[in-house]
Amino acid sequence: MNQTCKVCGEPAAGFHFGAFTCEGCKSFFGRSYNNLSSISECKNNGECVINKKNRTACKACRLRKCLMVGMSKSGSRYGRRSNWFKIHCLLQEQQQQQQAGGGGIQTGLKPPQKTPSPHQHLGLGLLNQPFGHPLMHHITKTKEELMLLGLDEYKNSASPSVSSPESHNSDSSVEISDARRIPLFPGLLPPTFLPPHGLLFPPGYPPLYPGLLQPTNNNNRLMRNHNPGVEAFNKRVFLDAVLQSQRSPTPEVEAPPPVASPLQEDPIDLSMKTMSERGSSPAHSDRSDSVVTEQGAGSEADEESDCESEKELKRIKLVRPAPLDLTTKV
Amino acid sequence: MNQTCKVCGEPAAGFHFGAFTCEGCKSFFGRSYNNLSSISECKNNGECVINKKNRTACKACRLRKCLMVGMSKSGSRYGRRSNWFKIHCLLQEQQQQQQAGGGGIQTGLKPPQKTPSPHQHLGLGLLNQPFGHPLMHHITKTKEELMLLGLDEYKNSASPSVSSPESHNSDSSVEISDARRIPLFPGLLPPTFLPPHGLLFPPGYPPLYPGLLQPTNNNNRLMRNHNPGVEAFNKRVFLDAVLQSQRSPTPEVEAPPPVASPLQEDPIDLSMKTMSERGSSPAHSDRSDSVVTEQGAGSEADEESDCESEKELKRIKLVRPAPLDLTTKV
DNA sequence: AAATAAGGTCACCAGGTCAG
DNA sequence: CTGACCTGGTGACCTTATTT
Ligand SMILES: [Zn+2]
Ligand SMILES: [Zn+2]
Ligand SMILES: [Zn+2]
Ligand SMILES: [Zn+2]
Repeated sequence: MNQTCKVCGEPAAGFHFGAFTCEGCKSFFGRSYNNLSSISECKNNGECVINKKNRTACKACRLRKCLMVGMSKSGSRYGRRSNWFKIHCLLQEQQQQQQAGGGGIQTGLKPPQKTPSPHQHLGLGLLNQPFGHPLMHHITKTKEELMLLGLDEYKNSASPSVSSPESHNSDSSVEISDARRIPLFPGLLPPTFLPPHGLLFPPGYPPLYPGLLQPTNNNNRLMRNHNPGVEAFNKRVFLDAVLQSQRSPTPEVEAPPPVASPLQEDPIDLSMKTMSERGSSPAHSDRSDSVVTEQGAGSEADEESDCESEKELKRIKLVRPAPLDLTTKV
Repeated sequence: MNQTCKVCGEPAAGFHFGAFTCEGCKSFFGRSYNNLSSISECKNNGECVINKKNRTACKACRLRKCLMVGMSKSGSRYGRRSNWFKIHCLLQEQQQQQQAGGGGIQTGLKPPQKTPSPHQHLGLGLLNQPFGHPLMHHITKTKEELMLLGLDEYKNSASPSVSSPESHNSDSSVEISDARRIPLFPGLLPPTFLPPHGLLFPPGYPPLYPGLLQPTNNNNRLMRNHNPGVEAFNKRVFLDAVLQSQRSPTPEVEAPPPVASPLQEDPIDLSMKTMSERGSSPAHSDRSDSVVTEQGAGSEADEESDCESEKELKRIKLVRPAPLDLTTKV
């Protein structure tokens, strides 16, 4: 997909620990997470701007940046990604480009939404409220702070992660995620991805969020079946449409009426199992979520397209999403 | 890989601060960089020719040479080198050998390509335009000049670095080496490296040059898939092939249909990332980086270029193979 | 089966050491 | 000062696990 590392800007190798990152930042985060003590304080008052060239110069700031962009051990996920995720990435990219035109680089927090409905990823927990976030302030300059933050993060984040959307809106919760609040960080994407709500999609179409409220996969599936017309839509179609639109760039992007209210968004994890679970900590977690699998439903058909579409995607730039329908499975 | 120190000519210990150098020159540069005041002016009007035996005789000239060959604190890179880099080194070596037979060293400008396409490395920034380079003139003889240049270098070099191939052919330069003339610097290599176009690779296979025109990785991937035969190729395999050929020196390397047009060639950068990936932006510039969080900025940096490219490679799937190992150290 | 991320491995480098 | 040697990382590549 040609994403860039959200931490240092070099081409991303993939989505790691909750954010698109390069191999280096991925490894760095993985190592640092388990060894915060190795990180010395920033000599620059915690204000280093991380880029490709200087990323190794200040570990404290590099780690801070990782957390800022939403990286989290608990937010990780394995496996193939649905086309929705890819679509989202494309759309986001488009928006950024457009915005870029308007302004400079986007600074940290982007206002609310870029894409119709941003979803956050659990990992984001940390991220979402960059500064508001409880952990955030920890992530300042001292080593101690980094440690604290790093440590807690794990625990907390994990549990809540998945589950309830609303899990906590309150920030009080620990540090974890508040991700939800922030609409999106520019490059952040949820480990798993939900289709945007409302927007372009026909009502009811997009799969619901994972664990939350929704009906469940089966329902989705059924619904689709019942409505033949809808069936035709699938991610692939949507994706293609997006691509198409890119080719023939249209003027504006529409900002569709954001259907989904931010609120709900909590969006959640979609990941199937969180790392926390897998590993060590057995279970700890709660997680009701367990279940959440992403829509299991659609699985099948959809996937295939990945590759192709991806490639296409790359080449084309997107302009605006086409209004298509979506039915597909998710 | 048996490279020689670009500063003094003795066998290089590795790629340090942007150039292949011996331990001594590496340490010298590292020390001097942080202590320019310790360097006294050249007694020989700044014209000392540095070699293994006299390298310690004139610090000013040794440092100058370091800068001339592209050394820079910002040009350093960590980690393992991509196999493409190794491949490039091998090919370069082969060519040199071949040419050696024909003539002497290659003089400066070799037309466009020796290897399919030489790339420069960013570090070279300094180098590329030896005299044209802003810093270059600083590097003359006085201590003061050295200091200035050393300091600024960082900033400037980055940007220009990459660029144009043809940079300058002129040689007026001083005594120094003429390295610049040489199309490829014998030993210089970009920190990262892009695979040569054309050459041995199946069409379409090798990643294209950075920013230029190319299609994108995905394409590559797809292509491979579609063409089973091609799939087999991967860096490792390629590398093996190169090595093999060396053993049994084959006449020429075949020059397969150069896919890439010279145009782009500018070869360059190689630095790490290719532009293409980054954004397409042909120009470097860009900065896509999105996220700049924090601070906004100030500092900045953009320097881009450094290193990268290796990433594309990755995307390709490796089959693995392996016969030889390329892993050995370079 | 394919995609794709976490982790592991270890080639490689900036820095620090210290005998010369 | 110099530069061979060591140390602590870094990150490219590979393996394993998970999800689609
Ligand atoms: Zn990075
Ligand atoms: Zn810092
Ligand atoms: Zn040397
Ligand atoms: Zn001199």
